[in-house]
Amino acid sequence: MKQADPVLALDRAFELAGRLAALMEETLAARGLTTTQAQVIFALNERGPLVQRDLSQELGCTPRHVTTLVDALEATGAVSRAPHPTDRRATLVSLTEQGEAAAARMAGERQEAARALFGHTSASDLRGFVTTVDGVLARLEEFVGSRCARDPGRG
Amino acid sequence: MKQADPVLALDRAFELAGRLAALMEETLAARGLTTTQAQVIFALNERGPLVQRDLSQELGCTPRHVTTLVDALEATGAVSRAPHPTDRRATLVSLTEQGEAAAARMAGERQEAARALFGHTSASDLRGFVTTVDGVLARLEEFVGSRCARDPGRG
DNA sequence: TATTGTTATACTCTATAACTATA
DNA sequence: TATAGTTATAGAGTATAACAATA
Repeated sequence: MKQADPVLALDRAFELAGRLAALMEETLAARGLTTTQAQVIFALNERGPLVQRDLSQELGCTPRHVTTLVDALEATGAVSRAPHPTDRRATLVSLTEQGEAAAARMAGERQEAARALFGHTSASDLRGFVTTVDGVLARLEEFVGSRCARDPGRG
Repeated sequence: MKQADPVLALDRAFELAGRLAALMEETLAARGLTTTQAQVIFALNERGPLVQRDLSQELGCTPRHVTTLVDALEATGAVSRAPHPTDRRATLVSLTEQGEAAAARMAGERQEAARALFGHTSASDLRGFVTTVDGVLARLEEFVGSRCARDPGRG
């Protein structure tokens, strides 16, 4: 019998997490993209051209890693580098037309996936799901915060 | 205003997925464990001693990788290797007392996290969440199946 | 001949450190 | 002196291929 058990809910959340991550990874891999490379395209599509330093903040990775990511995306023609207009140290990374097309396609796939996965869920269940997840995300922040207070030096 | 939008729900699901994965990874790293190494301990705790070949099936990784994982866990004293009683090719991997303690501690942490994250969610919201996720997981299987039919050669 | 586990090797993702050019 | 990006290097996680011992 199915109980209303927090542990059951957490297990389902982890199950969903794993499957979604796998789905995303496979979908992107079919387009020759890493999850992190896709994040670059997403960030540039959201925020416009960015300096590599800003990209590293956006992605939460090292500036050195941004070099690798942009190298790869430039090689496939998804992004281009250009000198920064005023700061000659900096490099401005922009989506190419092809990169914008990739961003648009990814947005479409997101909608397709959303319809496939949540399209048959009733409006009230959908709202309930979002509300519950929002609550869990808020508690997650508290939980991580309290753990960091107990165990300093970790994230 | 918050709509009942499938795309919003999917975005929240991805957000939760990322945070949960990070939480798990950090928690395990603090114990010196990889996610996959923890899976080994979990599998042995659930199913009892296993031959390495069975572990590779359970984890969905190569037999070679199991060697690496068991090497690491054996080095820290969490598991031990023993000859298989009847098949002299095979190696039986078991949890040590220390490994069982680790499994028990991880189970406790799972309950702690479940209470922290879902403990304040009402029983009916909890049931709704589990039901919705179960539905989404079912559609996910269909969705992945249909994609594989369109795009053979990709698991 | 098929299977279990291993040695040897390599690839991907990401990080740290040292260096160059510019600010 | 500080900052943006790079070259050089390293480490973790995982894979494929060839091989030994056993079935």
